[in-house]
Amino acid sequence: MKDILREIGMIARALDSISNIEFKEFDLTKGQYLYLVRICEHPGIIQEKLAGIIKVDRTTAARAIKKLEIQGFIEKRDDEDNKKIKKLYPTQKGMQVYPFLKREGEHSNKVALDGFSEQEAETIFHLLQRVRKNIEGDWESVKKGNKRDY
Amino acid sequence: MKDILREIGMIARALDSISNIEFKEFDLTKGQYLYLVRICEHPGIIQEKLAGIIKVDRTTAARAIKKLEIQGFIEKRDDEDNKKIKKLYPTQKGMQVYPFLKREGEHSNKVALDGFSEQEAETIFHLLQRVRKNIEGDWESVKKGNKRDY
DNA sequence: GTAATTTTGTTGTAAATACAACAAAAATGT
DNA sequence: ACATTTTTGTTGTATTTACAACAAAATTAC
Repeated sequence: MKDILREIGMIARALDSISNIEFKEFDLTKGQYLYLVRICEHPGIIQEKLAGIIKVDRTTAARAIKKLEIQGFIEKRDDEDNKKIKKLYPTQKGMQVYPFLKREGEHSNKVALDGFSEQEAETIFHLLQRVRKNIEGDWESVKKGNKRDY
Repeated sequence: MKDILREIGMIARALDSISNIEFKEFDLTKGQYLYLVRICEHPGIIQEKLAGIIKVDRTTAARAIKKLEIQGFIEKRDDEDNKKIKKLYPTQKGMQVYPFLKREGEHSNKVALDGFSEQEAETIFHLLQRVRKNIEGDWESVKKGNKRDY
């Protein structure tokens, strides 16, 4: 069976590396763009869900988000019904940078899919979605301390 | 155009996270498995090339490799013709863990491709290779300090 | 042949990442 | 209704990661 994991790892590290360098311009340090983009697209999302979407440790997300708040890119708001959760919203400052983050992502996407037909782009997208769904369960399980058998 | 970058990022972080947890058993800390696997498969490779293959910063690779050496998983050997480079080789200890790392990778790959036909697995592999080649140039360029226009 | 550039490797420093452990609110079970 | 478990968030600590700056060998340019 073909080893797709390494290709995925290489691509992910390369693109993440590029983004981190490019977003320094907006005073965003390593990883922060991941959270900010999602908060802009899902205003009101809570930290725990965000960590789950991004696939990063809860405590890592907590600190990244705290920093975004201190820097004024986002704000935490208490929920009326649930005293435990804190909903996350972009501030004006956050919304102002969002278009640049989006543009950069679109550019990288275009570079990544250079030479792809519409049909091929469609295909890889759907296949990747299936892969992602396939591994989500293992990730959650292993994070909780369960062991995989193999 | 479909956003494949996020899917790739999610998959990569999830699988890396799983691997890091599972390889603690062998006293491998975060990221180390990446280097060790490649050194086992490309004995004699030098640090600089390894960083390029993995797509990680040169100095990050340097420290990860130094630690692998201290722990006795690999060894650095001087080259006779070139006094600058140091070739990397797995030690017996390194070669002993390699099969476990390989097995884990194969398992994750299998999980990732669950429900895929042989043809589909083949397809995603080739499409991913093309993506990887597409972005390699940008990565090297941006790492060297060049700016992308978009 | 030698000057300029590139390659390869290292170290100082700052920051992100993740594990462990804790706390409190909420949801669930009985 | 209350006890138990799960969810959500935080903080202490150790480690990885990466940028900047440096050094030395090798390669390239002239």
